[in-house]
Amino acid sequence: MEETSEVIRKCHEKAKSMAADGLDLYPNDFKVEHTVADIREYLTENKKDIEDGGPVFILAGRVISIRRFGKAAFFHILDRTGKIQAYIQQNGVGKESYSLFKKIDRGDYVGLKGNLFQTKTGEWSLSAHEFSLVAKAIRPLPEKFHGLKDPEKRYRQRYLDLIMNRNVRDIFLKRGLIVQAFRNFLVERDYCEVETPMMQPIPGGAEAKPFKTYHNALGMELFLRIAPELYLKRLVIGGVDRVFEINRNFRNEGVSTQHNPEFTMLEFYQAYATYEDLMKLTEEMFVFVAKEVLGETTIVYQENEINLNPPWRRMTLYDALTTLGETPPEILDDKEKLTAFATEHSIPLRKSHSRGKILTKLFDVLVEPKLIQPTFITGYPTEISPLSRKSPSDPGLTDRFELFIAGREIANGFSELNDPVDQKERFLQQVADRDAGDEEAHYMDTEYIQALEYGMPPTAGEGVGIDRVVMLLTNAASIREVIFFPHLKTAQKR
RNA sequence: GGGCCGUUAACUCAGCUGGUAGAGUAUCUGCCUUUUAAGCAGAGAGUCGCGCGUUCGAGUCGCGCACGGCCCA
Repeated sequence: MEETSEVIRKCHEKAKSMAADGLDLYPNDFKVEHTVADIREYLTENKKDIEDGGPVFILAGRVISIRRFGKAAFFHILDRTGKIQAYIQQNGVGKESYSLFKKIDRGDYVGLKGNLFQTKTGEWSLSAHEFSLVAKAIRPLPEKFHGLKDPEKRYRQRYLDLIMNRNVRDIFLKRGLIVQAFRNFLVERDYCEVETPMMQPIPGGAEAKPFKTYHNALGMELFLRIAPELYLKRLVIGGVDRVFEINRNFRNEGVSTQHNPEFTMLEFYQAYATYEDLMKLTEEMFVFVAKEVLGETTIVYQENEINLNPPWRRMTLYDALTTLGETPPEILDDKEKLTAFATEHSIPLRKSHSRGKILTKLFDVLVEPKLIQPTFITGYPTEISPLSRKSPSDPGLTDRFELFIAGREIANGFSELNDPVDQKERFLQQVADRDAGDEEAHYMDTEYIQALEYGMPPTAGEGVGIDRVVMLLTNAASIREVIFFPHLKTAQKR
C-alpha cells in the first residue's frame, strides 16, 4: 500500500533511523514470565504485605498510552489478560535504556522487569528497572480517548478494534467460553464430538441456497455445507449414537444484522430420545451455559430482560398463529385464504410456496417478534419438515420444535425420521417442489436413504445457532459484533 | 433489490444559505521525575471516497458509482 500520510512516513523514518543505530526492532529473545493477571492476582492476595516493592515481575505487552515528564514517564501496557500502568525513570533504568524509552511510541511492544508500588492516587503500578523494545510499530494506533469507531474499519481491521475497545475483547472472550460451555455440557452427557464434511456433493439437511465450488483433481462440483445433519445421522447409524459437531455452515444468502454467509452451528443427536427430551435438555443446556458464562440465568438483551429459568413456554404453531398472530383459525387449512391473509399483511409469497411454507412466513412476521421470553413452538407441518418424524396422532404434523428467544429463532430440533421408505417419499416431494421453482427445497440423497435402510435407532436431534446465542449473552445487536471477521465487500482503493 | 444516513488530517469530529479547510488527539521541536484524556510553548500535516455536471467559483448544489451503517424486502 502506497502511503502518502506524513504521520506514517515519519513513523517509518524513525524506525529506520533506530535500526541504523544498530537497534534490533524485532528481537526474539524476551522471555515473558508473568502476565498482568498474575500481578492482579498477587495484589488481591498480598496487597497489604508488600514491602520494598515485593517480588519482581517480568512481563511484555503493547504500550497503549504514555505520559512523559522529561526524565520519567507513566505508561499503560496491554497483554492478553489486561492492562497495567508502568513507571519508568532515568534513575531507575539508566541513561541508555531511558533514551531508548524516549523513542517508544504508543503501539510498540515492550518488555519490562520491575516491582510493584502504589502511586499517589493509589493505583498499583509496575516500576521498571529493566526495559527493552520487543517489537516496533510503524503505524500509529487510533486516538486514545475516542478509540476506533468507524464500523467499517472495526470489522476490516478487527485487530485495532480488539486493541482499542475493551468491550469488543470481552465479547470475543465470552464467545470462546460459550462454545466451551456447550461442549462441556454435551461431553459430560457422553456425547462424542466429531467433524463431518464441509464440502458435500449434495448439500443437505436444511432449506437454503448453497455455495458451489469445484474440486480439480476429482473433476467434480462440490457444495459448501448448509448443514451437517445428514452426515451426523449417518454416524448415529454407525453406532455413534450420542454425537455433536460445532462448526461452520455456509448459506448463499444476504447479509444482515442477523445473518452472515458463514455462521456457527451446534448440531447434536441422541438415540432413544424424543423431541420432548431435547426440549428439556435444551432448557438445562442454556441454563448451564448462562451460568458458566454470566453466572446468572436472567439476561438483559437490548430493551428486554430475559429469564432463562425453566420451564419455558410451549405452544403449537397453530396456537401461536391464532392467538399471538391473530390469524383466523378457520383459514389455517385453506391455502387460498392463507395467501389472501398474507397478502393483506404485505407478505410476499411465491406460487411454489406450500400451505406450510405460508404458515411459517406468516409466523415470521406476526408471531416471531413477540416471542421475547424463551418459547418452544411445536407442531410444524410435515411438508415443511422433510427430515422429521410424523406425529403419531396426526401425520400432517411432525414431532418438531423451534426455540425462540428475543424474537429470533435460536434452535430447531425434532424426533428424526428413521423410516427409509417415508424418507424417500419426502425427498421425492422436495424434488417436486424444486422442479416447481422452490430453490431452497432439499435434494434427493439416495446414499442417505441407503444408510437409513440399514436401520437408524429412534433418535432426536437439534441445531443451535451459536452466533445468535453469543449475541444474546453478550447483548450484541448485530451478528457482526460476535464474528471476528464478518463478510464485507472487497474494498476498492479509497 | 428498495428507503434513509454516512465517507473531510493517522484517529474522533466541526465546517450554516457555494467564496480554495478547522479543532482535539497523534506526530515533530523545546521545558518538565507521581501522571492517568498529564501540563506549558511552538511547528508541520489534507486528491474533503471516486467520476461527471451546474457555476466566475464546489467539502458544500445536481447526477452517477464505490464502500459502510440502520430499516424494509
